Amino acid sequence: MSKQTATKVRSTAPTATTACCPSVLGAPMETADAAELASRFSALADPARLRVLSLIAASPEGEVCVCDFVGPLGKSQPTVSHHLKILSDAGLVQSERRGKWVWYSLNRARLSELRTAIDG
Amino acid sequence: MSKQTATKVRSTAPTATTACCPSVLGAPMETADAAELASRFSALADPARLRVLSLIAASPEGEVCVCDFVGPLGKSQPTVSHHLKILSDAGLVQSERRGKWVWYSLNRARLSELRTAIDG
DNA sequence: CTGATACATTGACAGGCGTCAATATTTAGA
DNA sequence: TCTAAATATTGACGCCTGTCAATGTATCAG
Repeated sequence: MSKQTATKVRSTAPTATTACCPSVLGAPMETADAAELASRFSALADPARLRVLSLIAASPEGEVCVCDFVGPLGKSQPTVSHHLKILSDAGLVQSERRGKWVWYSLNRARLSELRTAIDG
Repeated sequence: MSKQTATKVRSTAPTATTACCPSVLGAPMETADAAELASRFSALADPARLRVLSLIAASPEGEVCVCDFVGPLGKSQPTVSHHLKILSDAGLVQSERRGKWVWYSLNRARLSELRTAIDG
């Protein structure tokens, strides 16, 4: 605790990771858990990617073709692919190739995990 | 929609912002809403800041002195202050000066807003 | 096989972010 | 008022990220 110390004492409760995934507001987080969670929240920390998720969620079929992201997002096709890859790597979306097109859909379980990670 | 177009058609449901705050999985997000939400998620996109929130949540009194972050986080005092400012600017924590010390506590309402923003 | 379309990858660039040392500010106590 | 302690701010640095143009890859139509 170095030289500086206040009157109150930090909790030293045992570090326990939640069943499925680390929780921010539960027990004190391990450094590794924090790093992993942070990288997942990083996937949500961009306007274009949030709009990607939103567009998929708003789609009646629950899936959107890559070509239908480009216009609404106002970004180049490579940039859109870049964002889709980040969301895919984070496990928040999944893709399926059908013919020339690639369709992206939400992974609601992974999104739900992120939500419960900030449960109080 | 440029030159490329798939068989299925995007939903053009009316853009309606939720009562309190934009929701990712509700109606299609406006660009401005997406930008604001993204900036809030950015506050969660760092391991040190997640551990700050976790340390506060794990504290019995619900508040932690700045000096008690420095050791556990393993970062310099200016770096800790920097992260606290980011969390504070995002409205996720609030500070109160008492004597020489500054105590930080969670703003659970704002955290809850972020949680509901990814509600399905 | 050839050409066109849809998507992914690469390379390059500018801007933002995390980090620390140094310094400034605020507060309490002597 | 002077000194020490706690916190915030500034400046500088390297790294990461979002962006696009150019190119590569895959699929279909002919």
